[in-house]
Amino acid sequence: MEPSYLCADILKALAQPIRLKIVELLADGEHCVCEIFPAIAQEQSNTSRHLQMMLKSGILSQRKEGLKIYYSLRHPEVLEIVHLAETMVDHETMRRSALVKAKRSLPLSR
Amino acid sequence: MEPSYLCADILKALAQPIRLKIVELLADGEHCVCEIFPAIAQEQSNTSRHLQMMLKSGILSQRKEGLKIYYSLRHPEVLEIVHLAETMVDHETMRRSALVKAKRSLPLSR
DNA sequence: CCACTATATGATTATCCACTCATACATCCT
DNA sequence: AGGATGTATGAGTGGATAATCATATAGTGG
Repeated sequence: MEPSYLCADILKALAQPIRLKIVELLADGEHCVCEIFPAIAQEQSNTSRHLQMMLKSGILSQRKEGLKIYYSLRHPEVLEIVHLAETMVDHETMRRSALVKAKRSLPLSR
Repeated sequence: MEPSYLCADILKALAQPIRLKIVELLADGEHCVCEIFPAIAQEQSNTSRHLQMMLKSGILSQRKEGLKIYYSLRHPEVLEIVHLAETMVDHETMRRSALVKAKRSLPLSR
């Protein structure tokens, strides 16, 4: 019940490529499982497990309509987090390519 | 090399209670391993592994000074991400306690 | 009731993670 | 050089995670 564990659980729910794709898919609103799993090219069962995992960690919510179950993002913060992480990836990518370039002219520097 | 993998790696580097503690410790500036591992009550070797992991994922940087190696946060976005996750934990905690309260007066609702 | 569709879950497997202990490596001091 | 300190890493272990296949559950329509 310690806060750092809960916080880590939320981040863990986002720290997986397939789950990130699901989050990006849900960025424009709710979708049901039968829409999600073809869109991310995964098996239905695997998709369902990832959705359950995110639901339990509190970042998704569920809405049932007939046979279908629609999932959606519960907190706008999730998208902000993903966006910040993408910003960091961009910075890192630029930094690394700059390092490679620098190494070509100034070998053995760190 | 796909972007969603890199993004997931960054989030994975934050999605662990001990690493979150390290990040919070580094929020006020650089610290060396010998300061960090007693502060988070972990073995030196385990602490070092977590630091290496975060270094490789790109969220930390290293500075050597004599025997000591000082680690620091490379991107301010990391703190923003942790802060957003904490905000979500607060919202979830409030929601859940509200649900419990509601259940006591209106049992069997969802 | 039966067939059909949508979703969840048990069981299994392979892989990854966190941790520990011991040890190596690097740097400093005398 | 030798001892002390700070950090990293190899090897081993137990436990978590992700994926798959098969099956169960639940709602829908004939």
